[in-house]
Amino acid sequence: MANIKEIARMAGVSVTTVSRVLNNHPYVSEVKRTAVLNTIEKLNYTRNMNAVHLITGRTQAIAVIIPYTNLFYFSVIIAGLAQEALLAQYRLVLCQTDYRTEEEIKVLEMLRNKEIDGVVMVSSTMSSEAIEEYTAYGPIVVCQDRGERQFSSVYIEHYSAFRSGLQYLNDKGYRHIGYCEGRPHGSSSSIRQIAFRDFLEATDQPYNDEWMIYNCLTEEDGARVLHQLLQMKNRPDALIISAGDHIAAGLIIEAWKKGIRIPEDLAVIGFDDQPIGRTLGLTTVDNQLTEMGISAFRIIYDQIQRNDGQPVHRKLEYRIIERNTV
Amino acid sequence: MANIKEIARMAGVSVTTVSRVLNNHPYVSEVKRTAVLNTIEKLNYTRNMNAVHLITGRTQAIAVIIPYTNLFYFSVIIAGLAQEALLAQYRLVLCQTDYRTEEEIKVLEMLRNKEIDGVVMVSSTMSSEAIEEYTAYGPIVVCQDRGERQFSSVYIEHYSAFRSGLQYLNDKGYRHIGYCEGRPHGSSSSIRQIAFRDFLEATDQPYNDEWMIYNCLTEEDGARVLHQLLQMKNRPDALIISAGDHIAAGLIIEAWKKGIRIPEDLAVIGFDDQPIGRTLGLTTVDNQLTEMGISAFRIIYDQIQRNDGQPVHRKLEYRIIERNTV
DNA sequence: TTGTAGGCGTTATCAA
DNA sequence: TTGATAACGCCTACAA
Repeated sequence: MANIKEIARMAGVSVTTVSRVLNNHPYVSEVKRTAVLNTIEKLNYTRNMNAVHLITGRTQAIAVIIPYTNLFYFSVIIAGLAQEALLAQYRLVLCQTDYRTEEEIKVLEMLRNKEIDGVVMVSSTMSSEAIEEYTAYGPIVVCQDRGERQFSSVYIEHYSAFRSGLQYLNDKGYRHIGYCEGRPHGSSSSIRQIAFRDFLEATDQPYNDEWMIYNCLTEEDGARVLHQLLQMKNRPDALIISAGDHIAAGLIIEAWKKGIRIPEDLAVIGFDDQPIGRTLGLTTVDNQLTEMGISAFRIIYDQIQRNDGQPVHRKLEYRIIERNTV
Repeated sequence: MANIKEIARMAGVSVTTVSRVLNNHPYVSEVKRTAVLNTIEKLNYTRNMNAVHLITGRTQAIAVIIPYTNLFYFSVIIAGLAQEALLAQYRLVLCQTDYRTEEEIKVLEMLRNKEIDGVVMVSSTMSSEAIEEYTAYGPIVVCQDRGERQFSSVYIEHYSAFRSGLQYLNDKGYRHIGYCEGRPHGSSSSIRQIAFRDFLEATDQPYNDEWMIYNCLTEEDGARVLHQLLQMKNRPDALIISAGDHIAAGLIIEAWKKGIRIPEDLAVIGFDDQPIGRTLGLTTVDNQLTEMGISAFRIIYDQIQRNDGQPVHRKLEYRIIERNTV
């Protein structure tokens, strides 16, 4: 493959001039510019970007750490990131880590290696301290609320979003609220549990361990939960489902099969505003996933461009979408 | 940042020896190896991978051309690709092209640029001839059936899969079959239309233009289709929905709301075996999406390793999953 | 088993 | 406006 030297020789100019043409630098006469462009055309030349990356110290690429790509929640964030990356002519290196810490570390090592210019950690198992050790090598954005750390963050306040959902149920008159949580040790599950307890306390309701259901992650789990409820002597009159509308969908479909009326027999509020929820008329808390991806990219892009290490912390707004399952 | 030269000087060895240690080459005495490893540790050294990429001409990365990342169909293929890439220690550069040809070309140019070692085109708007021009620069795998081309492919036979679905409905006694297609000009939509016509002809059924419905892409489209059916004087007794179970889900949910019984009043068969379909008991054609991602990666990986330009064409099997909407 | 030296293909520096 | 030359950081003949 032809290289810049060959182009220079054939066009009768120096390599510097070729480089200037390649990078649209000023101070190149039209004559030489066209001469260079012609030989580039003739030799079917393209730059070897690895050489460019080596000398500039930049790769125009960022990595995304994400546990799964085929879950709605994550896939929407990726879509937002990818959309902005396309606009900015940046590459997105997708690292599906399955929540494995050693894989997350490998990605951060890519930052040290100079393979990428920054890292977006959509969901991470690493401690904030461990992440901070890598901020020396380039900008890092985490899509979780971890407080005022040395790395940037984009997040929604899970405490507040969850309490809003609970308050909404309360305002509609429900006084026996059950709660379906996703991963029991997920990063925001403990904060939601605190929110739940606080809410019960504030509204003078007793805590009922039976109404606290863990490991609700799939449509099938949603259906399972409905059966669990049917077994109970003392049933909740409303359910808040934190890990996504698809779980609520599974539950609602099963409820229809069993003749349980929604919301008369059981009110349901979900999270994420998924398409299937729209179809079902599911009331939900929209937590702006596309916006999260977009913001994460913009923040990291800004920091790369300005070479600015100052961490940014952006809080996103959630909103309740009222439909007819509450 | 420290470089290999500095490590060599501090460890009292040559850069070659350091390089050998770095790459686990033989012929390094234990004494020198530990000396090198110690100074690497001491100086907190890592390789600059861009220099490695430059000199080796490889980047351990492949690009994925995909129109959207947050559609079930695509997200599952990505997950399969990502899973295998992780195992092989390869990077996945995700290029969400929104079906824009100029963006697809930019990705193929990355192959010329040596930024990546190969390209997986999950769905492309480019002509096979245009793609073939890039096979000179590295392996390309297309997840579409384009015949025996110069690039590799992984595919399911849409003609045959679709006819199987139709035949299944026919075998179950349905004689008035309607058809919901996705993008009217999608790569496989014309082949399915041929399959549809062939099927009607083979079973001596007339073609009814009213039962051919285009642009069914979302859950809402599915619901819309149900309303369309309700308007018809002459309704089909079965429906085949090619662009995914989520559309069938939208239709089924709307049918429940309207009191239309499935399958008594209307049988439905979908595609993709999505979780929401499992929940609804939807009969579907599983077209092995995860397997498609896995295969695509393995093929391209093999070709990169063996530096072998011989295109491979792998046909995947589909299978009908019988549940209770037919 | 070890080291020297050349090369990968670009951009940056500085002088002209 | 142009060009010679020095980086960038690594791998790899080839020689010892």
